[in-house]
Amino acid sequence: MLDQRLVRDNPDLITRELERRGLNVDLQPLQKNAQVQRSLEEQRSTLQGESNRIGKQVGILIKSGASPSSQEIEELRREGNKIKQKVALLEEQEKELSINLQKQLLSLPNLPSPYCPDGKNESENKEIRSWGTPRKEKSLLKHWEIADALGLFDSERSVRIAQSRFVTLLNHGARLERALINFMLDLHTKKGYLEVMPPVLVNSASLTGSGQLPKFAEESFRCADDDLWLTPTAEVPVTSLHRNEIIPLEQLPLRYVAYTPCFRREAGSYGKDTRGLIRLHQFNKVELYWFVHPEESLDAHEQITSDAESILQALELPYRVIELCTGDLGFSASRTYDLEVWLPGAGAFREISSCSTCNDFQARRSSIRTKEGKSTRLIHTLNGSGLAVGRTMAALLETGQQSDGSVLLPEALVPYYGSQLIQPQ
RNA sequence: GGAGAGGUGGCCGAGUGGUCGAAGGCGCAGCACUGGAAAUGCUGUAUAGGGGCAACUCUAUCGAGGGUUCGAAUCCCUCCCUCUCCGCCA
Repeated sequence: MLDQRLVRDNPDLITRELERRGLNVDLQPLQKNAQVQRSLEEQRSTLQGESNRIGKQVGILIKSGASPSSQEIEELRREGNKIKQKVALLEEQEKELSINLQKQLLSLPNLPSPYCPDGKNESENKEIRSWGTPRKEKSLLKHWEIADALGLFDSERSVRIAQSRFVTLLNHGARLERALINFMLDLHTKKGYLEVMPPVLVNSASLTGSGQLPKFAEESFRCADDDLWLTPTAEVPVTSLHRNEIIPLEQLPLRYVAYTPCFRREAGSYGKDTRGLIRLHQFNKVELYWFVHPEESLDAHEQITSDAESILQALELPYRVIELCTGDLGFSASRTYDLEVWLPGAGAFREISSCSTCNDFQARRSSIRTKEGKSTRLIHTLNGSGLAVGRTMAALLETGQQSDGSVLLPEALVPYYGSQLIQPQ
């Protein structure tokens, strides 16, 4: 959420910055609303002050022995009632305005960072660096072809269980998934991340706090009878871990790593990536999340990205780092690096991690602050996948595929998977 | 799911209509005492939004939302949550 004061005092700046995202937002009505709301609030609180004084005076009179039906008190009662009516009227107008205002504010995306390169869409994203040498032989298999032959997962039967875009991991596939999760968690916790396993059903306040609501309700699965949703990413519960908190300065930065399944409706991507592990309604992800002092977020962003990269490097998976341009930024992000892993079978780079700094956007929505001297200050939040597990498996299969149909895994996985080779039964 | 109890400041805990943002204690910070510390004493110690250069000041907040009243932490209604016992259950 954007700062309401900024809306009031400098709407042009917001308009200008949102234009960088390709949005055309007229903030004049919003600014007007914010100003009117403040003036109503001013009037109301002045009146309320008068009313409070009357109430106190009656109290004093009665305590000093005046009869409750004395003329003086009757007079004060009448006066109090008059004020009460005025206050009620103002309150009604103010409430309607601020509900409206809040709704509009919650629908505006974050402003792009000054470092975020301008651009219309993903075609204008910038490659920052790359790592490793992609396999580019002809006739390499796609991961689902390799997996089919090895019996690693079953998509068709999963339709029986749920619907399309679900998989059941089988045998070595299930084992590899488990190995990857442990491998990633271990690597990150060794670097000082605190491991958490949060609820994957989250309430709407949590989704609002991290930016998924109100705008992206159609992207998440909802439990019809409760105010609960299946989390689309661990970013949601982990943000809310500290919602409405003041975190002592000396505790920052807080760095969490969370493994959770993630659930997404993938509305609007019919026909895209219908096979394999790339785009599922349910997938596993290990997520990195930082709560940092506002002045640390720039460095933290580099660090969280590099922590995500370290998994790809340990798994010997070639990748490149892309900086998203303003037009491709996610709703809550002010700056984002995507890690794209090379999929030899597909012959393409695919996103496997997205590392974003949200500055104070989520912190304001979730009211997460720290204390500096006498005043409180919103902290900054960052998140990054470290990594999407299913896509990691896809990359491992395609990258390690051998001509005999087996798959050679990176050495780092041996202690976790138990072998360096996945072989046909 | 059934029965009961309860939600007050960082924590404990008083407060059942009247200058209550809320006694007291603990914790924390500063000061005093000390060679230093402990103990002791004094002072301070919530958040948000307005106004003021500032000292400061106004408003709101006692789980949430409504209501009664000149006045609500206190009374009434609805909801949420927590705890205990029973049942069920991984």
